Amino acid sequence: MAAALVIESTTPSPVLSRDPRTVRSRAAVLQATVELMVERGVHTVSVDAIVERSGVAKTTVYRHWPTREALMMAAWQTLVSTDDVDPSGTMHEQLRTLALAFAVRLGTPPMSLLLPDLMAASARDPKMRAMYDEVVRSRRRPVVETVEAGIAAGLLPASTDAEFVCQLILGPIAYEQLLRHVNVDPAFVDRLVSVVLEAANHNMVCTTCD
Amino acid sequence: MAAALVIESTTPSPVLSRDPRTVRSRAAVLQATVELMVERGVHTVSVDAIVERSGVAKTTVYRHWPTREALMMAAWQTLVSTDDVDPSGTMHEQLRTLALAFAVRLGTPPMSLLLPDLMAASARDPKMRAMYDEVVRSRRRPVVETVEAGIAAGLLPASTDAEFVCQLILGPIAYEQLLRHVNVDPAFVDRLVSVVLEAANHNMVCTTCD
DNA sequence: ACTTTTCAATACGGCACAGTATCGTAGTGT
DNA sequence: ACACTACGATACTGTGCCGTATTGAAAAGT
Repeated sequence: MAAALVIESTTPSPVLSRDPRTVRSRAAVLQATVELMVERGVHTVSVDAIVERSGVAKTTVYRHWPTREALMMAAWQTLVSTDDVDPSGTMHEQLRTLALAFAVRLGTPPMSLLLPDLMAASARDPKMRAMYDEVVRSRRRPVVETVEAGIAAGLLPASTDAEFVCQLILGPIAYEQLLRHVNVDPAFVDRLVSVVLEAANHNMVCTTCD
Repeated sequence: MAAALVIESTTPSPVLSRDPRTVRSRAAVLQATVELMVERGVHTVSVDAIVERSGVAKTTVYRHWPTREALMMAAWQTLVSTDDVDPSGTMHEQLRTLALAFAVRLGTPPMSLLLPDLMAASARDPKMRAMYDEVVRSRRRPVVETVEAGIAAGLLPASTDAEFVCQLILGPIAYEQLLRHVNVDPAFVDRLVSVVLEAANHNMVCTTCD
Protein backbone atom coordinates (compact mmCIF):
# COMPACT_ATOMS: atom_id res chain seq x y z
CA MET A 1 0.00 0.00 0.00
CA ALA A 2 2.86 2.30 0.85
CA ALA A 3 4.52 1.23 -2.39
CA ALA A 4 1.44 2.15 -4.35
CA LEU A 5 1.50 5.58 -2.81
CA VAL A 6 5.13 6.07 -3.69
CA ILE A 7 4.55 4.95 -7.25
CA GLU A 8 1.62 7.27 -7.55
CA SER A 9 3.53 10.25 -6.27
CA THR A 10 6.57 9.64 -8.47
CA THR A 11 4.72 8.69 -11.63
CA PRO A 12 4.44 11.87 -13.69
CA SER A 13 0.86 12.82 -14.26
CA PRO A 14 -0.29 13.08 -17.88
CA VAL A 15 -0.33 16.82 -17.47
CA LEU A 16 3.39 17.04 -16.95
CA SER A 17 4.36 14.27 -19.35
CA ARG A 18 6.54 15.03 -22.34
CA ASP A 19 4.98 12.25 -24.37
CA PRO A 20 4.28 13.76 -27.80
CA ARG A 21 0.74 12.40 -27.68
CA THR A 22 -0.08 14.35 -24.56
CA VAL A 23 1.39 17.62 -25.75
CA ARG A 24 -0.52 17.30 -29.00
CA SER A 25 -3.76 16.56 -27.17
CA ARG A 26 -3.26 19.44 -24.79
CA ALA A 27 -2.49 21.86 -27.59
CA ALA A 28 -5.46 20.79 -29.69
CA VAL A 29 -7.86 21.08 -26.77
CA LEU A 30 -6.59 24.47 -25.65
CA GLN A 31 -6.68 25.86 -29.16
CA ALA A 32 -10.22 24.62 -29.73
CA THR A 33 -11.27 26.08 -26.40
CA VAL A 34 -9.90 29.50 -27.22
CA GLU A 35 -11.47 29.44 -30.66
CA LEU A 36 -14.86 28.60 -29.22
CA MET A 37 -14.53 31.23 -26.51
CA VAL A 38 -13.92 33.84 -29.17
CA GLU A 39 -16.63 32.65 -31.51
CA ARG A 40 -19.51 31.86 -29.21
CA GLY A 41 -18.64 33.63 -26.00
CA VAL A 42 -17.01 32.23 -22.93
CA HIS A 43 -20.05 31.09 -20.98
CA THR A 44 -21.50 29.10 -23.88
CA VAL A 45 -18.47 26.86 -24.45
CA SER A 46 -19.26 23.26 -23.57
CA VAL A 47 -16.88 20.37 -23.21
CA ASP A 48 -18.78 18.50 -25.88
CA ALA A 49 -18.19 21.34 -28.31
CA ILE A 50 -14.51 21.37 -27.45
CA VAL A 51 -14.36 17.63 -28.06
CA GLU A 52 -16.02 17.99 -31.44
CA ARG A 53 -13.83 20.89 -32.52
CA SER A 54 -10.53 19.47 -31.36
CA GLY A 55 -11.05 15.87 -32.40
CA VAL A 56 -9.87 14.81 -28.97
CA ALA A 57 -11.95 12.32 -27.03
CA LYS A 58 -13.77 13.55 -23.98
CA THR A 59 -12.00 10.99 -21.84
CA THR A 60 -8.69 12.52 -22.83
CA VAL A 61 -9.86 15.99 -21.92
CA TYR A 62 -10.71 14.89 -18.41
CA ARG A 63 -7.43 13.04 -18.20
CA HIS A 64 -5.63 16.38 -18.50
CA TRP A 65 -7.93 18.72 -16.61
CA PRO A 66 -10.02 17.57 -13.67
CA THR A 67 -13.00 19.77 -14.42
CA ARG A 68 -14.40 22.11 -16.99
CA GLU A 69 -13.46 25.13 -14.91
CA ALA A 70 -9.83 24.05 -14.75
CA LEU A 71 -9.78 23.74 -18.52
CA MET A 72 -11.21 27.18 -18.97
CA MET A 73 -8.65 28.64 -16.63
CA ALA A 74 -5.87 26.94 -18.56
CA ALA A 75 -7.24 28.38 -21.78
CA TRP A 76 -7.24 31.83 -20.23
CA GLN A 77 -3.64 31.39 -19.21
CA THR A 78 -2.60 30.86 -22.82
CA LEU A 79 -4.03 34.27 -23.66
CA VAL A 80 -2.23 36.38 -21.12
CA SER A 81 1.14 35.74 -22.70
CA THR A 82 2.65 39.16 -22.99
CA ASP A 83 4.10 39.50 -26.46
CA ASP A 84 5.24 42.95 -25.47
CA VAL A 85 6.31 45.57 -27.89
CA ASP A 86 9.69 47.02 -27.07
CA PRO A 87 9.48 50.65 -28.05
CA SER A 88 12.41 52.79 -29.04
CA GLY A 89 13.01 56.44 -29.82
CA THR A 90 12.30 59.45 -27.69
CA MET A 91 10.09 59.23 -24.66
CA HIS A 92 7.31 60.83 -26.64
CA GLU A 93 7.66 58.25 -29.40
CA GLN A 94 7.83 55.40 -26.91
CA LEU A 95 4.65 56.50 -25.21
CA ARG A 96 2.95 56.86 -28.56
CA THR A 97 3.98 53.34 -29.50
CA LEU A 98 2.84 51.87 -26.19
CA ALA A 99 -0.45 53.72 -26.27
CA LEU A 100 -1.14 52.69 -29.83
CA ALA A 101 -0.35 49.06 -29.04
CA PHE A 102 -2.71 49.30 -26.08
CA ALA A 103 -5.46 50.67 -28.30
CA VAL A 104 -4.96 48.08 -31.02
CA ARG A 105 -4.94 45.25 -28.53
CA LEU A 106 -8.19 46.43 -26.98
CA GLY A 107 -9.81 46.90 -30.35
CA THR A 108 -8.93 43.71 -32.21
CA PRO A 109 -9.78 40.06 -31.60
CA PRO A 110 -9.26 38.04 -29.59
CA MET A 111 -8.91 40.64 -26.84
CA SER A 112 -11.75 42.84 -28.05
CA LEU A 113 -14.11 39.91 -27.66
CA LEU A 114 -12.61 38.20 -24.63
CA LEU A 115 -11.67 41.07 -22.37
CA PRO A 116 -15.29 41.98 -21.55
CA ASP A 117 -15.92 38.36 -20.65
CA LEU A 118 -12.82 38.34 -18.50
CA MET A 119 -13.90 41.56 -16.82
CA ALA A 120 -17.34 40.17 -16.09
CA ALA A 121 -15.98 36.93 -14.72
CA SER A 122 -13.47 38.76 -12.55
CA ALA A 123 -16.27 40.67 -10.88
CA ARG A 124 -17.19 37.56 -8.89
CA ASP A 125 -14.42 34.97 -9.21
CA PRO A 126 -11.25 35.79 -7.24
CA LYS A 127 -9.06 33.61 -9.46
CA MET A 128 -10.33 35.35 -12.55
CA ARG A 129 -9.85 38.64 -10.80
CA ALA A 130 -6.21 37.89 -10.10
CA MET A 131 -5.56 36.94 -13.70
CA TYR A 132 -7.40 39.94 -15.02
CA ASP A 133 -5.53 42.33 -12.76
CA GLU A 134 -2.26 40.84 -13.90
CA VAL A 135 -3.25 41.41 -17.54
CA VAL A 136 -4.06 45.04 -16.86
CA ARG A 137 -0.91 45.60 -14.83
CA SER A 138 1.33 44.04 -17.45
CA ARG A 139 0.08 46.56 -19.98
CA ARG A 140 0.36 49.50 -17.66
CA ARG A 141 3.79 48.82 -16.24
CA PRO A 142 5.94 49.77 -19.25
CA VAL A 143 4.04 53.03 -19.60
CA VAL A 144 4.75 54.00 -16.01
CA GLU A 145 8.37 53.06 -16.39
CA THR A 146 8.74 55.12 -19.54
CA VAL A 147 7.30 58.18 -17.89
CA GLU A 148 9.46 57.72 -14.80
CA ALA A 149 12.53 57.39 -17.00
CA GLY A 150 11.54 60.63 -18.71
CA ILE A 151 11.27 62.38 -15.38
CA ALA A 152 14.65 61.03 -14.30
CA ALA A 153 16.16 62.24 -17.57
CA GLY A 154 14.79 65.73 -17.06
CA LEU A 155 12.38 65.51 -19.98
CA LEU A 156 9.51 66.18 -17.61
CA PRO A 157 9.36 68.29 -14.44
CA ALA A 158 10.64 66.47 -11.39
CA SER A 159 7.33 66.93 -9.65
CA THR A 160 5.40 65.13 -12.38
CA ASP A 161 3.06 62.38 -11.15
CA ALA A 162 3.90 59.44 -13.37
CA GLU A 163 0.90 57.39 -12.29
CA PHE A 164 -1.42 60.23 -13.10
CA VAL A 165 0.14 60.68 -16.52
CA CYS A 166 -0.55 57.04 -17.29
CA GLN A 167 -4.14 57.37 -16.22
CA LEU A 168 -4.56 60.37 -18.47
CA ILE A 169 -3.10 58.53 -21.46
CA LEU A 170 -4.53 55.03 -21.07
CA GLY A 171 -7.86 56.15 -19.65
CA PRO A 172 -9.34 57.83 -22.71
CA ILE A 173 -8.14 54.99 -24.93
CA ALA A 174 -9.83 52.39 -22.77
CA TYR A 175 -12.91 54.55 -22.53
CA GLU A 176 -13.23 54.88 -26.28
CA GLN A 177 -12.50 51.25 -27.09
CA LEU A 178 -14.36 49.47 -24.31
CA LEU A 179 -17.08 51.82 -23.16
CA ARG A 180 -17.98 53.69 -26.32
CA HIS A 181 -17.01 51.00 -28.81
CA VAL A 182 -15.27 53.61 -30.93
CA ASN A 183 -12.09 52.47 -32.59
CA VAL A 184 -9.43 55.04 -31.87
CA ASP A 185 -7.13 55.89 -34.74
CA PRO A 186 -3.42 56.68 -34.52
CA ALA A 187 -4.18 60.38 -34.89
CA PHE A 188 -6.22 60.29 -31.68
CA VAL A 189 -3.41 58.56 -29.86
CA ASP A 190 -0.89 61.09 -31.15
CA ARG A 191 -3.05 63.96 -30.05
CA LEU A 192 -3.73 62.43 -26.67
CA VAL A 193 -0.10 61.76 -25.83
CA SER A 194 0.90 65.23 -27.02
CA VAL A 195 -1.71 66.97 -24.91
CA VAL A 196 -0.85 65.05 -21.77
CA LEU A 197 2.88 65.57 -22.12
CA GLU A 198 2.39 69.23 -22.86
CA ALA A 199 0.24 69.60 -19.77
CA ALA A 200 2.89 67.80 -17.74
CA ASN A 201 5.52 70.14 -19.07
CA HIS A 202 3.43 73.04 -17.86
CA ASN A 203 3.52 71.55 -14.40
CA MET A 204 -0.17 70.73 -14.47
CA VAL A 205 0.28 67.05 -13.62
CA CYS A 206 2.36 67.06 -10.51
CA THR A 207 2.25 65.37 -7.16
CA THR A 208 2.25 68.51 -5.01
CA CYS A 209 -0.10 70.90 -6.75
CA ASP A 210 -3.60 70.62 -5.31
CA MET B 1 -61.78 31.85 -37.98
CA ALA B 2 -61.67 35.49 -38.91
CA ALA B 3 -63.70 36.26 -35.81
CA ALA B 4 -61.24 34.42 -33.66
CA LEU B 5 -58.46 36.47 -35.14
CA VAL B 6 -60.28 39.71 -34.40
CA ILE B 7 -60.98 38.69 -30.85
CA GLU B 8 -57.39 37.68 -30.38
CA SER B 9 -56.04 40.94 -31.73
CA THR B 10 -58.35 43.16 -29.69
CA THR B 11 -58.09 41.28 -26.43
CA PRO B 12 -55.35 43.03 -24.44
CA SER B 13 -52.48 40.73 -23.70
CA PRO B 14 -51.61 40.21 -20.03
CA VAL B 15 -48.51 42.25 -20.61
CA LEU B 16 -50.46 45.42 -21.29
CA SER B 17 -53.24 44.81 -18.77
CA ARG B 18 -53.78 47.20 -15.91
CA ASP B 19 -55.12 44.46 -13.68
CA PRO B 20 -53.38 44.91 -10.31
CA ARG B 21 -52.54 41.25 -10.26
CA THR B 22 -50.52 41.51 -13.43
CA VAL B 23 -48.62 44.61 -12.44
CA ARG B 24 -47.74 43.04 -9.13
CA SER B 25 -46.57 39.83 -10.80
CA ARG B 26 -44.51 41.73 -13.32
CA ALA B 27 -42.90 43.88 -10.67
CA ALA B 28 -42.08 40.93 -8.43
CA VAL B 29 -40.55 38.95 -11.27
CA LEU B 30 -38.48 41.83 -12.59
CA GLN B 31 -37.21 42.71 -9.14
CA ALA B 32 -36.23 39.14 -8.40
CA THR B 33 -34.51 38.90 -11.76
CA VAL B 34 -32.43 41.99 -11.13
CA GLU B 35 -31.54 40.83 -7.64
CA LEU B 36 -30.36 37.49 -8.92
CA MET B 37 -28.43 39.09 -11.76
CA VAL B 38 -26.57 41.19 -9.24
CA GLU B 39 -25.97 38.39 -6.76
CA ARG B 40 -25.05 35.45 -8.93
CA GLY B 41 -24.14 36.99 -12.25
CA VAL B 42 -26.28 37.39 -15.32
CA HIS B 43 -25.58 34.16 -17.12
CA THR B 44 -26.33 32.01 -14.09
CA VAL B 45 -29.87 33.27 -13.51
CA SER B 46 -32.41 30.54 -14.17
CA VAL B 47 -36.14 30.87 -14.49
CA ASP B 48 -36.59 28.41 -11.67
CA ALA B 49 -34.51 30.62 -9.39
CA ILE B 50 -36.58 33.63 -10.40
CA VAL B 51 -39.73 31.69 -9.61
CA GLU B 52 -38.47 30.73 -6.19
CA ARG B 53 -37.25 34.22 -5.32
CA SER B 54 -40.30 36.11 -6.55
CA GLY B 55 -42.96 33.70 -5.34
CA VAL B 56 -44.57 33.92 -8.76
CA ALA B 57 -45.52 30.70 -10.49
CA LYS B 58 -43.52 29.70 -13.52
CA THR B 59 -46.70 29.60 -15.58
CA THR B 60 -47.25 33.25 -14.80
CA VAL B 61 -43.75 34.17 -15.81
CA TYR B 62 -44.24 32.63 -19.21
CA ARG B 63 -47.62 34.29 -19.46
CA HIS B 64 -45.86 37.67 -19.41
CA TRP B 65 -42.66 36.99 -21.33
CA PRO B 66 -42.50 34.45 -24.13
CA THR B 67 -38.99 33.28 -23.38
CA ARG B 68 -36.21 33.57 -20.87
CA GLU B 69 -34.29 35.95 -23.10
CA ALA B 70 -37.23 38.33 -23.33
CA LEU B 71 -37.45 38.40 -19.57
CA MET B 72 -33.77 39.15 -19.21
CA MET B 73 -34.05 41.98 -21.69
CA ALA B 74 -36.99 43.42 -19.78
CA ALA B 75 -34.98 43.25 -16.59
CA TRP B 76 -32.15 45.12 -18.29
CA GLN B 77 -34.54 47.79 -19.40
CA THR B 78 -35.52 48.53 -15.81
CA LEU B 79 -31.88 49.32 -15.08
CA VAL B 80 -31.22 51.89 -17.76
CA SER B 81 -33.57 54.39 -16.20
CA THR B 82 -31.57 57.57 -16.07
CA ASP B 83 -32.04 59.06 -12.64
CA ASP B 84 -29.82 61.90 -13.73
CA VAL B 85 -28.21 64.34 -11.41
CA ASP B 86 -28.93 67.92 -12.35
CA PRO B 87 -25.78 69.80 -11.49
CA SER B 88 -25.65 73.45 -10.64
CA GLY B 89 -22.95 76.04 -9.99
CA THR B 90 -20.10 77.05 -12.23
CA MET B 91 -19.10 74.97 -15.21
CA HIS B 92 -16.18 73.64 -13.22
CA GLU B 93 -18.45 72.60 -10.39
CA GLN B 94 -20.96 71.07 -12.74
CA LEU B 95 -18.30 68.99 -14.43
CA ARG B 96 -16.98 67.89 -11.08
CA THR B 97 -20.45 66.82 -10.01
CA LEU B 98 -21.10 64.93 -13.24
CA ALA B 99 -17.73 63.24 -13.17
CA LEU B 100 -18.13 62.22 -9.56
CA ALA B 101 -21.59 60.82 -10.22
CA PHE B 102 -20.12 58.89 -13.14
CA ALA B 103 -17.40 57.47 -10.91
CA VAL B 104 -19.77 56.55 -8.11
CA ARG B 105 -22.17 54.89 -10.50
CA LEU B 106 -19.41 52.79 -12.02
CA GLY B 107 -18.04 51.84 -8.62
CA THR B 108 -21.14 50.88 -6.66
CA PRO B 109 -23.70 48.13 -7.15
CA PRO B 110 -25.70 47.37 -9.07
CA MET B 111 -23.78 48.97 -11.92
CA SER B 112 -20.36 47.90 -10.75
CA LEU B 113 -21.48 44.29 -10.98
CA LEU B 114 -23.79 44.45 -13.95
CA LEU B 115 -21.97 46.72 -16.36
CA PRO B 116 -19.22 44.20 -17.12
CA ASP B 117 -21.88 41.60 -17.86
CA LEU B 118 -23.68 44.06 -20.08
CA MET B 119 -20.43 44.90 -21.86
CA ALA B 120 -19.67 41.24 -22.45
CA ALA B 121 -23.16 40.50 -23.72
CA SER B 122 -23.08 43.50 -26.02
CA ALA B 123 -19.96 42.17 -27.69
CA ARG B 124 -22.06 39.60 -29.55
CA ASP B 125 -25.74 40.45 -29.21
CA PRO B 126 -26.87 43.47 -31.28
CA LYS B 127 -29.86 44.16 -29.03
CA MET B 128 -27.66 44.19 -25.96
CA ARG B 129 -25.24 46.37 -27.84
CA ALA B 130 -27.91 48.94 -28.61
CA MET B 131 -28.99 49.09 -25.00
CA TYR B 132 -25.44 49.29 -23.75
CA ASP B 133 -24.56 52.10 -26.13
CA GLU B 134 -27.61 54.02 -24.97
CA VAL B 135 -26.51 53.66 -21.36
CA VAL B 136 -23.07 55.00 -22.17
CA ARG B 137 -24.42 57.85 -24.28
CA SER B 138 -26.91 58.94 -21.63
CA ARG B 139 -24.05 59.38 -19.18
CA ARG B 140 -21.82 61.18 -21.63
CA ARG B 141 -24.35 63.60 -23.08
CA PRO B 142 -24.71 66.03 -20.15
CA VAL B 143 -20.95 66.29 -19.89
CA VAL B 144 -20.61 67.28 -23.53
CA GLU B 145 -23.42 69.77 -23.19
CA THR B 146 -21.86 71.35 -20.12
CA VAL B 147 -18.54 71.80 -21.87
CA GLU B 148 -20.20 73.23 -24.96
CA ALA B 149 -22.14 75.66 -22.83
CA GLY B 150 -18.88 76.71 -21.23
CA ILE B 151 -17.36 77.35 -24.61
CA ALA B 152 -20.38 79.36 -25.70
CA ALA B 153 -20.16 81.40 -22.50
CA GLY B 154 -16.53 82.19 -23.13
CA LEU B 155 -15.27 80.20 -20.16
CA LEU B 156 -13.17 78.10 -22.49
CA PRO B 157 -11.40 79.03 -25.73
CA ALA B 158 -13.69 78.97 -28.74
CA SER B 159 -11.48 76.41 -30.44
CA THR B 160 -11.84 73.90 -27.60
CA ASP B 161 -12.82 70.39 -28.68
CA ALA B 162 -15.69 69.52 -26.34
CA GLU B 163 -15.72 65.86 -27.29
CA PHE B 164 -12.06 65.55 -26.54
CA VAL B 165 -12.48 67.24 -23.18
CA CYS B 166 -15.10 64.64 -22.26
CA GLN B 167 -12.84 61.82 -23.26
CA LEU B 168 -10.08 63.25 -21.12
CA ILE B 169 -12.35 63.54 -18.09
CA LEU B 170 -14.46 60.38 -18.31
CA GLY B 171 -11.69 58.19 -19.71
CA PRO B 172 -9.41 58.01 -16.69
CA ILE B 173 -12.39 57.52 -14.40
CA ALA B 174 -13.64 54.58 -16.42
CA TYR B 175 -10.12 53.22 -16.67
CA GLU B 176 -9.61 53.29 -12.93
CA GLN B 177 -13.00 51.90 -11.99
CA LEU B 178 -13.47 49.25 -14.66
CA LEU B 179 -10.03 48.27 -15.85
CA ARG B 180 -7.92 48.68 -12.75
CA HIS B 181 -10.63 48.07 -10.18
CA VAL B 182 -9.42 51.06 -8.20
CA ASN B 183 -12.11 53.13 -6.55
CA VAL B 184 -11.48 56.75 -7.43
CA ASP B 185 -12.02 59.24 -4.64
CA PRO B 186 -13.45 62.75 -4.97
CA ALA B 187 -9.95 64.19 -4.73
CA PHE B 188 -8.94 62.32 -7.87
CA VAL B 189 -12.00 63.62 -9.70
CA ASP B 190 -11.28 67.16 -8.56
CA ARG B 191 -7.72 66.94 -9.72
CA LEU B 192 -8.67 65.39 -13.03
CA VAL B 193 -11.26 68.00 -13.91
CA SER B 194 -8.94 70.80 -12.89
CA VAL B 195 -6.07 69.55 -15.01
CA VAL B 196 -8.21 69.05 -18.09
CA LEU B 197 -9.87 72.45 -17.83
CA GLU B 198 -6.53 74.12 -17.22
CA ALA B 199 -5.12 72.42 -20.29
CA ALA B 200 -8.11 73.53 -22.30
CA ASN B 201 -7.63 77.08 -21.09
CA HIS B 202 -4.07 76.91 -22.37
CA ASN B 203 -5.45 76.03 -25.78
CA MET B 204 -4.04 72.52 -25.62
CA VAL B 205 -7.36 70.79 -26.32
CA CYS B 206 -8.56 72.42 -29.48
CA THR B 207 -9.97 71.26 -32.76
CA THR B 208 -7.42 72.90 -35.03
CA CYS B 209 -4.08 72.38 -33.35
CA ASP B 210 -2.44 69.20 -34.58
C1' DA C 1 9.81 -7.38 -29.68
C1' DC C 2 7.45 -6.14 -25.58
C1' DT C 3 5.47 -3.43 -22.02
C1' DT C 4 3.31 0.68 -20.76
C1' DT C 5 0.83 4.68 -21.54
C1' DT C 6 -2.23 7.30 -23.99
C1' DC C 7 -5.75 7.50 -27.05
C1' DA C 8 -10.67 7.29 -29.59
C1' DA C 9 -15.25 5.68 -29.50
C1' DT C 10 -19.28 4.94 -27.33
C1' DA C 11 -22.48 4.58 -24.03
C1' DC C 12 -24.44 5.97 -19.85
C1' DG C 13 -25.98 8.24 -15.23
C1' DG C 14 -27.39 12.17 -13.26
C1' DC C 15 -28.63 16.72 -13.01
C1' DA C 16 -30.21 21.35 -14.15
C1' DC C 17 -32.93 23.88 -16.87
C1' DA C 18 -36.43 25.78 -20.57
C1' DG C 19 -40.87 25.57 -21.58
C1' DT C 20 -45.76 23.18 -21.50
C1' DA C 21 -50.00 21.14 -19.55
C1' DT C 22 -53.57 20.63 -16.23
C1' DC C 23 -56.55 22.11 -12.71
C1' DG C 24 -58.44 24.13 -8.89
C1' DT C 25 -58.49 28.82 -6.68
C1' DA C 26 -58.74 33.60 -5.83
C1' DG C 27 -59.02 38.19 -7.16
C1' DT C 28 -61.16 41.72 -10.66
C1' DG C 29 -64.32 44.47 -13.44
C1' DT C 30 -69.02 45.16 -14.21
C1' DA D 1 -73.75 38.49 -7.71
C1' DC D 2 -71.44 36.73 -11.74
C1' DA D 3 -68.55 35.93 -15.53
C1' DC D 4 -63.89 36.37 -16.48
C1' DT D 5 -59.25 36.50 -15.96
C1' DA D 6 -54.96 35.82 -13.86
C1' DC D 7 -52.82 33.06 -10.56
C1' DG D 8 -50.36 29.09 -7.81
C1' DA D 9 -49.06 24.39 -7.50
C1' DT D 10 -47.44 20.58 -9.49
C1' DA D 11 -46.12 17.45 -12.62
C1' DC D 12 -44.14 16.49 -16.92
C1' DT D 13 -41.33 16.41 -21.48
C1' DG D 14 -37.32 17.14 -23.77
C1' DT D 15 -32.81 18.57 -24.10
C1' DG D 16 -28.12 19.80 -23.19
C1' DC D 17 -24.30 19.03 -20.63
C1' DC D 18 -20.88 17.41 -16.98
C1' DG D 19 -18.36 13.75 -15.69
C1' DT D 20 -17.50 8.43 -15.55
C1' DA D 21 -16.95 3.65 -17.22
C1' DT D 22 -15.47 0.37 -20.53
C1' DT D 23 -12.89 -1.48 -24.25
C1' DG D 24 -9.88 -2.21 -27.91
C1' DA D 25 -6.39 0.10 -30.76
C1' DA D 26 -2.35 2.83 -31.58
C1' DA D 27 1.79 4.86 -30.33
C1' DA D 28 5.40 5.73 -27.27
C1' DG D 29 9.59 4.16 -24.62
C1' DT D 30 13.10 0.61 -23.78
